[in-house]
Amino acid sequence: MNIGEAASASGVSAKMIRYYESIGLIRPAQRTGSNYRVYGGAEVHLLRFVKRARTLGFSVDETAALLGLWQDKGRASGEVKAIAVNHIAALEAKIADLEGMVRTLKHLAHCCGGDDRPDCPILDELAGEARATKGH
Amino acid sequence: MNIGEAASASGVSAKMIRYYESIGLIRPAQRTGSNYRVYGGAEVHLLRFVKRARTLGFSVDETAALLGLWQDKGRASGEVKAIAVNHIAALEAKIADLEGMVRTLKHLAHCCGGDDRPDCPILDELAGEARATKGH
DNA sequence: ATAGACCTTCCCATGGTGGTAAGGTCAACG
DNA sequence: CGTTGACCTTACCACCATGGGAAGGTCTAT
Repeated sequence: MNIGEAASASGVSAKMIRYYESIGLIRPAQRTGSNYRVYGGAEVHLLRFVKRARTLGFSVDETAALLGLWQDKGRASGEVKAIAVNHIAALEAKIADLEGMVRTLKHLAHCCGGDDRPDCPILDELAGEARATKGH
Repeated sequence: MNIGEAASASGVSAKMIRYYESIGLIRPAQRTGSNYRVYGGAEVHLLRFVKRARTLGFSVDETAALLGLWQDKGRASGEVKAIAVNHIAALEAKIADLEGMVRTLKHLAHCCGGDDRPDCPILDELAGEARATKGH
Protein backbone atom coordinates (compact mmCIF):
# COMPACT_ATOMS: atom_id res chain seq x y z
CA MET A 1 0.00 0.00 0.00
CA ASN A 2 1.34 3.41 -0.99
CA ILE A 3 1.09 6.45 1.23
CA GLY A 4 -1.85 7.80 -0.74
CA GLU A 5 -3.86 4.64 -0.20
CA ALA A 6 -2.90 4.55 3.46
CA ALA A 7 -4.02 8.17 3.68
CA SER A 8 -7.47 7.55 2.29
CA ALA A 9 -7.81 4.32 4.25
CA SER A 10 -6.95 6.05 7.52
CA GLY A 11 -8.27 9.55 7.04
CA VAL A 12 -4.85 11.03 7.76
CA SER A 13 -3.45 13.03 4.84
CA ALA A 14 -0.23 11.87 3.22
CA LYS A 15 1.29 15.13 4.29
CA MET A 16 0.45 14.47 7.91
CA ILE A 17 1.60 10.86 7.77
CA ARG A 18 5.03 12.09 6.73
CA TYR A 19 4.89 14.74 9.42
CA TYR A 20 3.95 12.26 12.14
CA GLU A 21 6.81 10.10 11.00
CA SER A 22 9.22 13.03 11.06
CA ILE A 23 8.36 13.99 14.63
CA GLY A 24 8.53 10.40 15.80
CA LEU A 25 4.86 9.93 16.58
CA ILE A 26 4.86 6.91 14.32
CA ARG A 27 7.67 4.60 13.35
CA PRO A 28 9.32 5.20 9.95
CA ALA A 29 7.55 3.21 7.27
CA GLN A 30 9.30 0.51 5.31
CA ARG A 31 10.44 1.52 1.85
CA THR A 32 10.37 -0.07 -1.56
CA GLY A 33 13.48 -0.21 -3.67
CA SER A 34 12.41 3.05 -5.24
CA ASN A 35 12.09 4.67 -1.84
CA TYR A 36 8.30 4.67 -1.67
CA ARG A 37 6.81 4.26 1.78
CA VAL A 38 4.87 1.03 2.21
CA TYR A 39 1.96 0.48 4.59
CA GLY A 40 -0.02 -2.53 5.67
CA GLY A 41 -3.15 -3.16 7.69
CA ALA A 42 -1.40 -2.72 11.03
CA GLU A 43 -0.05 0.69 10.05
CA VAL A 44 -3.42 1.85 8.83
CA HIS A 45 -4.96 0.65 12.06
CA LEU A 46 -2.44 2.70 13.98
CA LEU A 47 -3.05 5.74 11.80
CA ARG A 48 -6.74 5.44 12.45
CA PHE A 49 -6.03 5.36 16.17
CA VAL A 50 -4.05 8.56 15.80
CA LYS A 51 -6.79 10.10 13.72
CA ARG A 52 -9.46 9.39 16.29
CA ALA A 53 -7.37 10.70 19.14
CA ARG A 54 -6.70 13.92 17.22
CA THR A 55 -10.36 14.23 16.33
CA LEU A 56 -11.16 14.02 20.02
CA GLY A 57 -8.89 16.99 20.51
CA PHE A 58 -5.90 15.24 22.05
CA SER A 59 -2.66 17.02 21.23
CA VAL A 60 0.02 15.14 19.36
CA ASP A 61 1.88 14.70 22.64
CA GLU A 62 -1.16 13.26 24.36
CA THR A 63 -1.74 11.06 21.35
CA ALA A 64 1.81 9.78 21.65
CA ALA A 65 1.17 8.90 25.28
CA LEU A 66 -2.06 7.11 24.39
CA LEU A 67 -0.29 5.26 21.61
CA GLY A 68 2.37 4.11 24.03
CA LEU A 69 -0.25 2.86 26.46
CA TRP A 70 -2.19 1.23 23.68
CA GLN A 71 0.81 -0.78 22.66
CA ASP A 72 1.77 -1.61 26.23
CA LYS A 73 -0.30 -4.69 26.90
CA GLY A 74 0.28 -4.49 30.64
CA ARG A 75 -0.69 -0.85 31.10
CA ALA A 76 -3.09 0.18 33.83
CA SER A 77 -6.32 1.64 32.52
CA GLY A 78 -5.98 4.28 35.23
CA GLU A 79 -3.18 5.93 33.32
CA VAL A 80 -5.31 6.22 30.23
CA LYS A 81 -8.26 7.45 32.20
CA ALA A 82 -6.08 10.11 33.80
CA ILE A 83 -5.13 11.48 30.41
CA ALA A 84 -8.73 11.45 29.30
CA VAL A 85 -10.00 13.11 32.45
CA ASN A 86 -7.34 15.79 32.22
CA HIS A 87 -8.30 16.38 28.65
CA ILE A 88 -11.97 16.64 29.54
CA ALA A 89 -11.11 19.32 32.07
CA ALA A 90 -9.09 21.27 29.53
CA LEU A 91 -11.89 21.06 27.00
CA GLU A 92 -14.44 22.20 29.53
CA ALA A 93 -12.31 25.15 30.50
CA LYS A 94 -12.11 26.16 26.88
CA ILE A 95 -15.85 25.74 26.47
CA ALA A 96 -16.50 27.93 29.49
CA ASP A 97 -14.20 30.53 28.00
CA LEU A 98 -16.00 30.54 24.69
CA GLU A 99 -19.36 30.61 26.38
CA GLY A 100 -18.34 33.72 28.27
CA MET A 101 -17.46 35.38 25.00
CA VAL A 102 -20.74 34.34 23.42
CA ARG A 103 -22.70 35.63 26.38
CA THR A 104 -21.05 39.03 26.18
CA LEU A 105 -21.39 39.26 22.44
CA LYS A 106 -25.01 38.24 22.49
CA HIS A 107 -25.75 40.89 25.03
CA LEU A 108 -24.02 43.48 22.92
CA ALA A 109 -25.66 42.35 19.71
CA HIS A 110 -29.01 42.38 21.44
CA CYS A 111 -28.50 45.98 22.48
CA CYS A 112 -27.34 47.00 19.01
CA GLY A 113 -29.98 48.19 16.59
CA GLY A 114 -28.10 46.79 13.63
CA ASP A 115 -29.60 49.42 11.38
CA ASP A 116 -28.24 52.27 9.30
CA ARG A 117 -27.60 54.59 12.18
CA PRO A 118 -24.07 54.97 13.48
CA ASP A 119 -25.15 54.44 17.07
CA CYS A 120 -23.43 51.20 18.11
CA PRO A 121 -23.22 49.82 21.65
CA ILE A 122 -20.90 47.06 20.49
CA LEU A 123 -18.22 49.52 19.48
CA ASP A 124 -18.93 51.64 22.53
CA GLU A 125 -18.32 48.72 24.78
CA LEU A 126 -15.16 47.69 22.97
CA ALA A 127 -13.95 51.26 23.32
CA GLY A 128 -14.70 51.15 27.04
CA GLU A 129 -17.40 53.79 26.89
CA ALA A 130 -20.17 51.71 28.37
CA ARG A 131 -23.44 53.55 28.25
CA ALA A 132 -26.84 52.86 29.75
CA THR A 133 -28.40 49.98 27.83
CA LYS A 134 -31.95 51.20 28.07
CA GLY A 135 -32.70 49.26 31.16
CA HIS A 136 -32.68 45.90 29.45
CA MET B 1 4.69 57.44 27.30
CA ASN B 2 7.08 54.62 26.39
CA ILE B 3 5.95 51.33 24.95
CA GLY B 4 6.29 49.60 28.31
CA GLU B 5 3.97 52.06 29.97
CA ALA B 6 1.53 51.85 27.09
CA ALA B 7 1.67 48.08 27.44
CA SER B 8 0.78 48.04 31.10
CA ALA B 9 -1.82 50.77 30.61
CA SER B 10 -3.54 48.85 27.81
CA GLY B 11 -2.97 45.24 28.75
CA VAL B 12 -1.30 44.55 25.40
CA SER B 13 2.29 43.39 25.74
CA ALA B 14 5.03 45.55 24.21
CA LYS B 15 5.82 42.62 21.99
CA MET B 16 2.29 42.52 20.64
CA ILE B 17 2.10 46.29 20.22
CA ARG B 18 5.10 46.11 17.92
CA TYR B 19 3.58 43.14 16.15
CA TYR B 20 0.24 44.90 15.62
CA GLU B 21 2.14 47.84 14.22
CA SER B 22 4.17 45.60 11.92
CA ILE B 23 1.09 43.96 10.40
CA GLY B 24 -0.66 47.29 10.02
CA LEU B 25 -3.41 46.73 12.57
CA ILE B 26 -2.38 49.95 14.26
CA ARG B 27 -0.69 52.99 12.82
CA PRO B 28 3.09 53.31 13.41
CA ALA B 29 3.74 55.17 16.63
CA GLN B 30 5.57 58.46 16.65
CA ARG B 31 9.22 58.26 17.63
CA THR B 32 11.49 60.28 19.85
CA GLY B 33 14.84 61.50 18.58
CA SER B 34 16.37 58.33 19.95
CA ASN B 35 13.87 56.18 18.06
CA TYR B 36 11.70 55.24 21.01
CA ARG B 37 8.01 54.77 20.27
CA VAL B 38 5.80 57.34 21.98
CA TYR B 39 2.19 56.81 23.02
CA GLY B 40 -0.52 59.06 24.35
CA GLY B 41 -3.99 58.61 25.76
CA ALA B 42 -5.60 58.12 22.36
CA GLU B 43 -3.22 55.34 21.43
CA VAL B 44 -3.76 53.56 24.73
CA HIS B 45 -7.49 53.87 24.22
CA LEU B 46 -7.14 52.26 20.84
CA LEU B 47 -4.95 49.50 22.22
CA ARG B 48 -7.54 48.79 24.85
CA PHE B 49 -10.15 48.51 22.11
CA VAL B 50 -7.95 45.97 20.37
CA LYS B 51 -7.38 44.13 23.60
CA ARG B 52 -11.08 43.78 24.31
CA ALA B 53 -11.86 42.64 20.81
CA ARG B 54 -9.12 39.99 21.01
CA THR B 55 -10.34 38.91 24.43
CA LEU B 56 -13.78 38.40 22.92
CA GLY B 57 -12.15 36.04 20.45
CA PHE B 58 -12.21 38.24 17.36
CA SER B 59 -9.34 37.45 15.01
CA VAL B 60 -6.88 40.17 14.19
CA ASP B 61 -8.62 40.62 10.85
CA GLU B 62 -12.02 41.02 12.45
CA THR B 63 -10.49 43.39 14.94
CA ALA B 64 -9.13 45.46 12.09
CA ALA B 65 -12.60 45.65 10.58
CA LEU B 66 -14.10 46.68 13.91
CA LEU B 67 -11.40 49.29 14.36
CA GLY B 68 -12.18 50.72 10.95
CA LEU B 69 -15.86 50.92 11.77
CA TRP B 70 -15.11 52.40 15.15
CA GLN B 71 -13.17 55.20 13.59
CA ASP B 72 -15.71 55.77 10.83
CA LYS B 73 -18.18 58.10 12.47
CA GLY B 74 -20.81 57.56 9.80
CA ARG B 75 -20.79 53.77 9.80
CA ALA B 76 -23.98 51.81 10.07
CA SER B 77 -24.31 49.81 13.26
CA GLY B 78 -25.63 46.98 11.10
CA GLU B 79 -22.15 46.32 9.75
CA VAL B 80 -20.76 45.93 13.22
CA LYS B 81 -23.63 43.76 14.28
CA ALA B 82 -23.06 41.53 11.28
CA ILE B 83 -19.47 40.93 12.32
CA ALA B 84 -20.54 40.20 15.86
CA VAL B 85 -23.33 37.86 14.82
CA ASN B 86 -21.02 36.00 12.49
CA HIS B 87 -18.53 35.68 15.25
CA ILE B 88 -21.13 34.38 17.64
CA ALA B 89 -22.02 31.68 15.13
CA ALA B 90 -18.38 30.69 14.73
CA LEU B 91 -17.92 30.51 18.48
CA GLU B 92 -21.04 28.43 18.90
CA ALA B 93 -19.89 26.02 16.23
CA LYS B 94 -16.62 25.61 18.03
CA ILE B 95 -18.41 25.09 21.33
CA ALA B 96 -20.61 22.42 19.80
CA ASP B 97 -17.49 20.74 18.47
CA LEU B 98 -15.81 20.71 21.83
CA GLU B 99 -18.98 19.54 23.54
CA GLY B 100 -19.13 16.60 21.19
CA MET B 101 -15.61 15.66 22.17
CA VAL B 102 -16.40 16.02 25.85
CA ARG B 103 -19.51 13.90 25.52
CA THR B 104 -17.59 11.09 23.84
CA LEU B 105 -14.71 11.29 26.27
CA LYS B 106 -16.98 11.32 29.29
CA HIS B 107 -18.76 8.28 28.04
CA LEU B 108 -15.48 6.50 27.53
CA ALA B 109 -14.06 7.58 30.85
CA HIS B 110 -17.25 6.49 32.56
CA CYS B 111 -16.91 3.02 31.04
CA CYS B 112 -13.25 2.78 32.00
CA GLY B 113 -12.41 1.31 35.36
CA GLY B 114 -9.39 3.53 35.75
CA ASP B 115 -7.74 0.92 37.89
CA ASP B 116 -4.61 -1.21 37.66
CA ARG B 117 -6.04 -3.62 35.14
CA PRO B 118 -5.05 -3.25 31.51
CA ASP B 119 -8.63 -3.50 30.35
CA CYS B 120 -9.38 -0.11 28.81
CA PRO B 121 -12.44 0.80 26.77
CA ILE B 122 -10.95 4.20 25.95
CA LEU B 123 -8.07 2.67 24.06
CA ASP B 124 -10.37 0.06 22.56
CA GLU B 125 -12.55 2.75 21.15
CA LEU B 126 -9.65 4.75 19.81
CA ALA B 127 -8.39 1.59 18.17
CA GLY B 128 -11.79 1.05 16.61
CA GLU B 129 -12.50 -2.15 18.50
CA ALA B 130 -15.72 -1.01 20.08
CA ARG B 131 -16.99 -3.56 22.54
CA ALA B 132 -20.23 -3.86 24.47
CA THR B 133 -20.25 -1.19 27.15
CA LYS B 134 -22.17 -3.17 29.73
CA GLY B 135 -25.47 -1.81 28.68
CA HIS B 136 -24.98 1.62 30.17
C1' DA C 1 7.43 5.93 -25.85
C1' DT C 2 4.73 8.98 -23.71
C1' DA C 3 1.20 10.86 -20.62
C1' DG C 4 -0.49 11.37 -16.25
C1' DA C 5 -0.92 9.98 -11.66
C1' DC C 6 1.62 9.02 -8.18
C1' DC C 7 5.85 9.35 -5.07
C1' DT C 8 10.12 11.77 -2.88
C1' DT C 9 12.41 15.80 -0.30
C1' DC C 10 12.69 20.58 0.82
C1' DC C 11 11.10 25.03 1.74
C1' DC C 12 7.39 28.51 2.85
C1' DA C 13 3.07 30.22 5.10
C1' DT C 14 -0.39 30.43 8.41
C1' DG C 15 -1.73 32.95 13.67
C1' DG C 16 -0.64 34.84 17.53
C1' DT C 17 2.52 34.78 21.11
C1' DG C 18 6.91 34.25 23.67
C1' DG C 19 11.97 34.16 23.95
C1' DT C 20 16.50 35.88 23.31
C1' DA C 21 20.60 38.22 21.66
C1' DA C 22 23.13 42.33 20.43
C1' DG C 23 23.13 46.86 20.78
C1' DG C 24 21.36 51.92 21.95
C1' DT C 25 19.35 55.20 25.66
C1' DC C 26 18.03 57.17 29.79
C1' DA C 27 17.73 58.18 34.78
C1' DA C 28 19.54 57.95 39.15
C1' DC C 29 23.12 57.62 42.30
C1' DG C 30 27.70 58.03 43.90
C1' DC D 1 31.46 62.61 35.29
C1' DG D 2 30.96 57.57 35.24
C1' DT D 3 28.68 53.49 36.12
C1' DT D 4 24.70 50.65 36.78
C1' DG D 5 20.39 48.90 35.78
C1' DA D 6 16.13 49.42 33.59
C1' DC D 7 14.37 50.38 29.61
C1' DC D 8 14.24 50.65 24.39
C1' DT D 9 15.45 49.04 19.37
C1' DT D 10 15.69 45.40 15.57
C1' DA D 11 16.13 40.76 14.08
C1' DC D 12 15.81 36.40 14.48
C1' DC D 13 13.92 31.48 16.34
C1' DA D 14 10.22 28.58 18.37
C1' DC D 15 5.74 26.83 19.05
C1' DC D 16 1.47 23.64 16.88
C1' DA D 17 -0.61 21.39 13.16
C1' DT D 18 -1.57 21.82 8.71
C1' DG D 19 -1.58 23.03 3.72
C1' DG D 20 0.84 24.53 -0.61
C1' DG D 21 4.10 24.19 -4.02
C1' DA D 22 8.43 23.28 -6.64
C1' DA D 23 11.73 20.10 -8.60
C1' DG D 24 12.58 15.74 -9.60
C1' DG D 25 11.90 10.42 -9.63
C1' DT D 26 8.61 6.25 -10.55
C1' DC D 27 4.94 3.50 -12.04
C1' DT D 28 1.03 2.16 -15.09
C1' DA D 29 -1.75 2.18 -19.01
C1' DT D 30 -2.23 3.23 -23.54
